[in-house]
Amino acid sequence: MHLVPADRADRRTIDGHRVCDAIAAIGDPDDVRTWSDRFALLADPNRLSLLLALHRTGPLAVSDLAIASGMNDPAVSQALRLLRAAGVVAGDKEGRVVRYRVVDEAVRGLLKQVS
Amino acid sequence: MHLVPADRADRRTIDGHRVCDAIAAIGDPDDVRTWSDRFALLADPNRLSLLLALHRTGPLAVSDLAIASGMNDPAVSQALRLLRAAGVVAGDKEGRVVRYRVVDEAVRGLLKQVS
DNA sequence: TGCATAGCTGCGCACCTGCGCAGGTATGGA
DNA sequence: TCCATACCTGCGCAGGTGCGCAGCTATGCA
Repeated sequence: MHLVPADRADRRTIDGHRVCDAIAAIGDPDDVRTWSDRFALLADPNRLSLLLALHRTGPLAVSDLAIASGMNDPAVSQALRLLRAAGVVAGDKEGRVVRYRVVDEAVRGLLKQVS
Repeated sequence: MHLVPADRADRRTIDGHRVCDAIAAIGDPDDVRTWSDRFALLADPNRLSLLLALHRTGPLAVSDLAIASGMNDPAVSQALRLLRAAGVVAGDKEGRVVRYRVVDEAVRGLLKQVS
């Protein structure tokens, strides 16, 4: 197994065989990026609050999210826009009210781990 | 249940009863912060690569992590310093070599979810 | 029709973060 | 003792991020 790319094959290793294992463990950089992006969405206290509220109490309107989280509505709106663009939440419009819910299964799995 | 703080009790709600549920769902702000900080540590592709390598192949030296991840060693060192300060990893010094490993149980749980 | 409200958007500022570079410290072999 | 090496640290820059403010659109009620 020679997984070490040519541009760094000349560097000295400590445990040579384990380096290849580590490269295999890291896996596809695109997958790593996908997951780090996911984690980044949960890395803001306000966004995490919104997601926890949606995940644990079901669909909620923007105004109610603002009151519950203590944010003002532009901030909530912008956070939801980001989450919606990432495919994490979706909004159902009913008249003037838009109720959001969590639709991403991977993110739901992460939210379940938050005690 | 009147969980709405006084400073935002006058705002109009859409689904009044669900707001209290949402506040309860969000829970303690300090806990939310703790979790968002955890997620932030996994939100960088390089740090996540290091953690995946450590989690899936066991203890690794700094140099080997640098080769496996494609980072140069100051970057690895700084990332590990951050992770160590957060109590996520710990280093075992053996002569000139320091082998790091993941010691935070919550983070290990998150890493297991990364397919 | 007029108005209040739910939600969205653009802009700008303050703040943070990752990383490369240069250099420092400590360990072990010649 | 001298040197190579494994790792660490300070500094500075480029880039990104969150959010408040002001203002816009759209819906529903009187």
